[in-house]
Amino acid sequence: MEYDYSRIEKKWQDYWKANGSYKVSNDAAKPGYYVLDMFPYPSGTGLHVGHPLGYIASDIFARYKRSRGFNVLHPMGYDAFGLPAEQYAIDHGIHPSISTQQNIENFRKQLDNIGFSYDWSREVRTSDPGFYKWTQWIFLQLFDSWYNRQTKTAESINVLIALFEKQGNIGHPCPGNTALFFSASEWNGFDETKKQQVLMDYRLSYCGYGEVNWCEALGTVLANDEVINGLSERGGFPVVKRKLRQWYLRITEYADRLLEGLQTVDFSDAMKEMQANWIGKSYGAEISFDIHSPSSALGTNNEQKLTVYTTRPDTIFGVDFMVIAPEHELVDIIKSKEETIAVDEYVAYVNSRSDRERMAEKKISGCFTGAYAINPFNNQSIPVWISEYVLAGYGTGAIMGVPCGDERDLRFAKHFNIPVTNIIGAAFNGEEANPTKEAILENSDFLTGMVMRDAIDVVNAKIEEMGIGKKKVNYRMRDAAFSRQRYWGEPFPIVWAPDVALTEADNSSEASSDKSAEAMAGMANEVSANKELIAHPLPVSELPVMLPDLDELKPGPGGEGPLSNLDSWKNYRGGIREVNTMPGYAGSSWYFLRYMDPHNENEFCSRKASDYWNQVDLYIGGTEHAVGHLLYSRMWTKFLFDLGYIGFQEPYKKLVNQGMIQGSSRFVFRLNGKAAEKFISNLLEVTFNDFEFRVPVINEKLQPDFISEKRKIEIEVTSQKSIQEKFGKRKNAINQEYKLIYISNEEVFEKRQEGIISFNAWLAGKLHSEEDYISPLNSKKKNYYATLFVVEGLNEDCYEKLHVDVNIVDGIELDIDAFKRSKPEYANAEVILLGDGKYICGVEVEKMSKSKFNTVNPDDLVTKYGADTFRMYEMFLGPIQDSKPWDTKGIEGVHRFLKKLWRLFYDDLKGKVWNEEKASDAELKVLHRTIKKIGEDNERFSFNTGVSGFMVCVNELHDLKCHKKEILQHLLILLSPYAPHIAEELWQLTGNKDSILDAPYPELQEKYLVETSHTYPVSVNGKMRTQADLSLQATQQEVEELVMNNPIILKWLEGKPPKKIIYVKGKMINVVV
RNA sequence: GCGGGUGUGGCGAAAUUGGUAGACGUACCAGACUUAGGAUCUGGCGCCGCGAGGCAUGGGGGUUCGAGUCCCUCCACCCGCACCA
Repeated sequence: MEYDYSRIEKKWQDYWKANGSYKVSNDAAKPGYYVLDMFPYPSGTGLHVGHPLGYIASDIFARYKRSRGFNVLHPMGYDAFGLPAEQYAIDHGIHPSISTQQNIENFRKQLDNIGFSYDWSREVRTSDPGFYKWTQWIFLQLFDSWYNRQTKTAESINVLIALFEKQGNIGHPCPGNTALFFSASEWNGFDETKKQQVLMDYRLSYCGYGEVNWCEALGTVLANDEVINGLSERGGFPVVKRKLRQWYLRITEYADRLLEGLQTVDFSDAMKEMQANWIGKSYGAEISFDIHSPSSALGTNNEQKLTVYTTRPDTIFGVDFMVIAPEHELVDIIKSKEETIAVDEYVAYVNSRSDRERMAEKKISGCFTGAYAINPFNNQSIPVWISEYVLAGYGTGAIMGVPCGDERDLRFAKHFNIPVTNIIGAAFNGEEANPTKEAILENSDFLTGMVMRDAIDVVNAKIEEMGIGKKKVNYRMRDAAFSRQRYWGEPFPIVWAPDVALTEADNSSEASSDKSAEAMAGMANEVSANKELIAHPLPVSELPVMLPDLDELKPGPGGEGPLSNLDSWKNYRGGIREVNTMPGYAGSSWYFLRYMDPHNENEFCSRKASDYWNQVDLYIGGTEHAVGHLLYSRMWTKFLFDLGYIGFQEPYKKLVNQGMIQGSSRFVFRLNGKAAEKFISNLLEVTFNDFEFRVPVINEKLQPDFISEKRKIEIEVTSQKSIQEKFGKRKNAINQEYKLIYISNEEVFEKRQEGIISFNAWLAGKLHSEEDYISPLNSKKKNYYATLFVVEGLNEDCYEKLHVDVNIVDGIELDIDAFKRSKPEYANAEVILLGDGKYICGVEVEKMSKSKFNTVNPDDLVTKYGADTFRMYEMFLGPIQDSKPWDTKGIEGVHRFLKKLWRLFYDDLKGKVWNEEKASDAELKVLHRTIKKIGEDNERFSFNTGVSGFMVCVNELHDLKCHKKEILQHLLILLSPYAPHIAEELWQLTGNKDSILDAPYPELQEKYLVETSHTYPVSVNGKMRTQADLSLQATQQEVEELVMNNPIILKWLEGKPPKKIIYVKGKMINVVV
């Protein structure tokens, strides 16, 4: 009986499905354990081998935990809303709901192939109204809440209103408008519109005007984490700053708690660091300066102050200039008459530059405003400049320039010839700024002689005393843009209307209003411009606000989203619906809670369910969500905790980041037109004896004559093991690096240089100059010596490098027939082959993506080797956290292992070989060693060594010729999380009626592992010289006697007496001479 | 520039607390069984050396009886942030 994986895997997948083997109950007596994968966005390209890496790891862990007696929640779903889905839909002319459905079906089929233990009855999709009803509900809770900084918790907005009515906003400064203060009577005198405007500036989800990241190509606003180097994360389109009406999440109110919470979770240091950086907490001071600019709009008025934020108030006497952001509101007020033209020109210049340009060329620019700030401590006049290196959005948008302590300030001062004041004496050399806090202050009046670090508090006390400033904590993080001008997302449950209540809800589909369509259209345009309209939240009873069908996904007028084209939907209850939709991260911010109680129609998740399951015990996913999804979901969790809906503050107890599986791309090279001749005439060719290489090229127009002109290059093998031997028999040798001795054409054998060449890179035509061939020899690990004659004249103009589908390349050798079939234009390509008749492709590691033709579909591997092999191989590749290029090379080894396991039970010739004999001590030892090893490896997510542990076990049982059920059964239980199908099959074949899933986990019995003796390494001066079998009971004295009688040790002692004999029980013996 | 990480055979990698470096797997070599082998089994395999032995965990230095592991320093690569005052 053979190991017929395809039959077995089908059989058990059907069995599990039919028996609901993975259905999880919320009412188990067993303790709960929650293992979660970051749910995928169901892309049109399906799964590639990189996706399941984390899924397999979590599946193994979930199965393992189940096996150890936990009630394990292990769900899966789809992050189906969002920009990419919509973009895909537009590109393919399919409605996103349909393409999403198709993509999900495809994903599901691929996932099912791999045999995961998901409880699919709990599947969630963020685009499902039953799900997004609650996304909208949580949004409404955010809208209806503010953050009380005194109690450090979110509270109902009604609490705030009550406070305002009694005491105004004293004690609760407005986060959206720091300059806003009002008394109780002022509040009570506000009209409803004004009140709502004020409240909006407190709400945790709010609508406001602000600079946003506008992406023209995508036609939408993006959150900061969706913009990378000035380009959109999706598609890489340019992003510009624009002032727009947007919804925001007031995540900044949670900055401190998000930072503190990091200490309570088990994330990697890198991950915590990234989040802490993103939050960017800094301690400093705000200091206000008087401004002197008589010819400006300010005149002689000295009411207007310039407030800067600095982390280094101690450097106040080193301030040589002020810089304010070009967007700063003071610019127009303080610019002097003389400088007005220059300032306006500079501001216009800055506005003309995109973020991308600003980042790409960080050149120093700026402009003097003509105004002066007055240093309050010595009354010196400090020129005020504007420059784009000061960001409007951080701190106060204004800084004090201290060139001796800050590199950027120094560059600025030098560029504009501003004299530099030195306040740290020898610590500043005039050339480089020194940001130290340890120097002793000079030239600093009452601070002179103090260590800078200590002076900080002194200055802070002084400015507070003088009433010109105060200590201030600042955050880099900004509020998160929460609206998108797109269709495929959750509609906002918000209707804009003037200061009147909405009309009654009309449940008939044609919600008519008493206003004319024309009037409504006018109002719609005003939503973005008219601040008089009030955002009315829809009542919970009207949720979900369904996303209406829309045939054409074109943007609406005035930068609005597609929904604004749909008047019948937009006009609602005497107002205008919010036509933006929520961003992709809305649903993913809370989805993990829905899995706990997925069918609850009355709550997003019952408190009972969330109390039972509690936090996600193990969350596995990629690092790319470090500052996006993870921060948002942490914030939502804290918010829901504040409101008492859940009982924990952090969503994820432990986070494991799986590494990225990179693609290993393959290339062919096509010669271009005239350049071909030059290229061919300079062809590289390697000859050693009768073995020959040539740069492989492909060109449908290539004439055979060109080839005859190729030049010869010799490789002279100088090592004892000849390269020829290696090359002749090992095709993979080409892929390796060799140490070469380079000899230039002219001075053969005279000018020798040593270097390293990557044969593959060379063959790929990546190298064109002498320098490229020869890199400095910095390692001794290369062992092959050869002589290389290099031709000149190779360059990129000669050829085109084309990706070729890795699936038609065997290792690095191209399947030429398949290649010609792959594209019509290749059908008649002439392929120039190597001496051995092979076409060797170029190789490069890149991101795995369809466009690079380097994706490998797990389905193909499952078909060829089975899901169990595939699962184990993905784990065997290396530590789960490491990124690595995909390589199918080693999969055979894992497959062989499973076949070898099978043969412990069934032999191809003899049939059944397993038996019921009693196990020997040696066999039990092998088993229990494995129980120990696998348990430890599972607990520390070391699945690669786990797989190796199974291999060792099977090898040892094979060597012992052990076919005993008593041993093998336990092994199967250990193995079942890794290779569930074969484990079930063999479990059943050895006479078990029930599924292996609930078989009792084998208990480790230490007694089988107890050793009575140990083979000790015996070293002399730390160098291992021999071994000695010793009882573990041996005393120091016994050891010394034995060692001093050991002939090998005596030889190494050369008659000298040992100074000391170190004996570590169970480890080693070392003789020190 | 700042922060985090990595560096070990031809390759993927082990070494969990400072204690026999290279487990396991590939690739390769030799052999067995075979009509055959992309099946299976046996043996070999860090490098240099005929050997004794020497040298080896990116380079250099240190602590220690003993260092891949700890400390200092330099180098290379990867990831994240990037004018955040």
